[in-house]
Amino acid sequence: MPEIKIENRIWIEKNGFPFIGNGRVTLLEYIHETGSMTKAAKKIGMSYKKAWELVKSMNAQASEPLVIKEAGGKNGGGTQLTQEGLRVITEFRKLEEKSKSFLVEEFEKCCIN
Amino acid sequence: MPEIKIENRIWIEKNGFPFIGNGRVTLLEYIHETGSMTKAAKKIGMSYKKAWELVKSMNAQASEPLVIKEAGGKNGGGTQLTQEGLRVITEFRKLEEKSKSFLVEEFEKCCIN
DNA sequence: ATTCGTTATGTTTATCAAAACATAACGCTA
DNA sequence: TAGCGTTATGTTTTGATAAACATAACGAAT
Repeated sequence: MPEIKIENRIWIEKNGFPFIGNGRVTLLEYIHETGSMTKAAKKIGMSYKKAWELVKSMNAQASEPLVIKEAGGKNGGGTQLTQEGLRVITEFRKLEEKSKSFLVEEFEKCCIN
Repeated sequence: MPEIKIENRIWIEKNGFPFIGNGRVTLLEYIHETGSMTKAAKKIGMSYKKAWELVKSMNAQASEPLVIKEAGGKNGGGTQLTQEGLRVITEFRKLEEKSKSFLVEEFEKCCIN
């Protein structure tokens, strides 16, 4: 029996440029978990450079920084999420979940198969 | 003042493979408008081969054909949508619209900026 | 001063999807 | 039979994106 399902992606743009989306939020989550961009990128399987560019983009667009980075010092430095960064994760994941369950309900009503 | 907005994409998968999405439905719409895969592809700015592959994929996965193609004959042939094809367009566009407006409402509640 | 593990950035290479190109087949018409 | 505009399909080329590689800078600790 064929498995049919509906999927969706949501993202936030600022001035037409990508600001917050699933990939970026996942990166934030791993940074929060590891305290390091290097470790987070490795866990995700993303190049450090890519992760750095994404974080740079998010911080530049946000009204206040989402992450704070330190190069050098004890343990070489590291990266921490701000309160705002944590809030963005929560809010975005909630939005994702709500829109997905709404969509699934609607999809069950209409019959495409 | 920075313009912030939320976007979304929805699509339907069958057995894990893409079945119906915005690009495919747009193609169906242009085929309906022009009566020809060649003309539809040209209008969209898509290669004929790509359009042909998408149509092949959709027809193969759907429970009944979405388009009917004829090669040769008067005017060289052409491609027509079936009733099911037309229905899929309508249903999908409705789903898109509903999920988008739901999402926009939810986004206005949460304050990411 | 040296070491260490980070962040910071530029340069090169690889990957892969899309486009471009090339032909064949089809079937009506003249 | 030749011509036409279409569908059908394989092959080659391109282009955009990500990965890989290479190096520098940073700052605390020893």
